[in-house]
Amino acid sequence: MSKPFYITTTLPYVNADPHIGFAVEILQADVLARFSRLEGRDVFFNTGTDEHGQKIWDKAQENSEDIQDYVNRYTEEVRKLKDSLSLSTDAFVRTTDEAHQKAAQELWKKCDAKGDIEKKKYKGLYCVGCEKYLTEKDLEDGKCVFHPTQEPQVIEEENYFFKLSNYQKQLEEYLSNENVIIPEHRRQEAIEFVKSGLEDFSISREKERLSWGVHVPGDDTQVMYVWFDALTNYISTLGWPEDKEGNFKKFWEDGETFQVAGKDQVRFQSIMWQAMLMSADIPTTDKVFYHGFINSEGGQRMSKSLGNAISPFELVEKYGTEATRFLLLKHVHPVEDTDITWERLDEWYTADLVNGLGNLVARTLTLSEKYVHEQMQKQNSSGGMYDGMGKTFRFDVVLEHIWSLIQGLDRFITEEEPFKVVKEDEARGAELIREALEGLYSVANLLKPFMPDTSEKIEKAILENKKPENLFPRLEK
RNA sequence: CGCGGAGUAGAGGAGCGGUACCUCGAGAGGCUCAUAACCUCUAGACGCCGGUUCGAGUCCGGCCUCCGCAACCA
Repeated sequence: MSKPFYITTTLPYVNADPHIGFAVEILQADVLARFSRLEGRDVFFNTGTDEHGQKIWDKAQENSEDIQDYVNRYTEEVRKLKDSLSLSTDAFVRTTDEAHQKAAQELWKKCDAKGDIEKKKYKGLYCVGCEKYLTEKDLEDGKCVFHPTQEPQVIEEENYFFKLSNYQKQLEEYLSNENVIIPEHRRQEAIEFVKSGLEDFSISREKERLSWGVHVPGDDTQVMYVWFDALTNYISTLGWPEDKEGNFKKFWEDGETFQVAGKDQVRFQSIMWQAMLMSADIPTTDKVFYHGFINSEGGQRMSKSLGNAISPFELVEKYGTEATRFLLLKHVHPVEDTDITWERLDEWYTADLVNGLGNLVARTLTLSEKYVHEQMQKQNSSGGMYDGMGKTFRFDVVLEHIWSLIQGLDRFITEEEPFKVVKEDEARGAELIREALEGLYSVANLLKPFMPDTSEKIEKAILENKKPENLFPRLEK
């Protein structure tokens, strides 16, 4: 019997509406979750929202909105994705949940008890204009890009640091396992990063400067730095540390753990988070899968300000839930960046769904309704078509295979001409139609994790021998 | 010389030493069961410059362009 399967996305930061990139991430996770359930495994599928930190605080201030109202509002937007995209998530964790905050504090205590947390002075360049520390990206000629006339101040504050350097060796060992990161070149990246030497990182902020965060246990003057808090969600969602329902033991300790994240997350998910787990004597993550980014025409970053953003909700509105799932899984490269435009989406929708699947269902069922008189048997197999899925995670390739079956069925009907045969030899014609129908049934089965509703509709149509409504209506010109 | 990737027909992907493949789009035929759908055929490509080799998208060196990361933004 296969182990229980735990899968989680990263938690989107609630300083903007849900991004199409996150939609891709959660769809990839959803397919794997559904796929694993079909294999008979126990699955726990987690997502949620990351709600603390400077940026969110700033955003709420900007809108002069109560911070709690602000995060509630955006969290609702993320929640809506569940229905919009037909997600089969089992949990939705918010980093502002009380249980989560307690877990973050507990994890802190564990790391502290291990001797991996210490208070040190943090020295950084601070921009008075921005009222925040500057990162390398914010700097140009040693000045803040937004306030080039002001000289950045070197200021110091006392913060807690996590002794990442204590885990150099263990991390190298962890990363030496080739199963731990997909794709392989991201693993190389992680290995190189660790090899180049690890610095301890600050995991708290002075409350005076930023109060929107989880309180540091035993120190009223500090709050946790966002992602120490945020990363904890992967286990707090399972009920760690009390584990009253046993989910932590079942899924994290005894199960197989899988995280999905963006390609910019390697350092956080595969290094820092893993070191935190090591520190707390909790098993590390079995596998982290890093997807690419969605860009606009010419690899341009999608953003509201550029006016080229495409939101997941807009996609669903135009193409419907099932088609949106299909488009983002078939035409987005799982690990490389993908450019998306409305023109391309329209083209893919029409070619694959309207002319492809939708039309095949229509022509096949029209024939069978008329000439096939026996009941079709229920079918369950999905064959070896998924071989690539659990290994390479090439959702696009798996769908490509399914679409070649669709093409094959179209060809079969054209070449065998059951619609003609039936006029001379009805039995023989019906036989051919049945054959096509069986092929279509296999397609429906294979489609299950990708397009659950469509799969069901096709199955129902076949079993009832009744042509369904248009599955994918043609786009209006 | 900071680290790790990527550059293949109009578009998106495979191929990683031996006649360059698939999908969409375009053009030409065919069919009529079907959502003016479907089938067949055709045209069209390996970022640039060197090198290794009988033979290179495929290996090596250099260059150009793009993307993550470069540690307190997430």
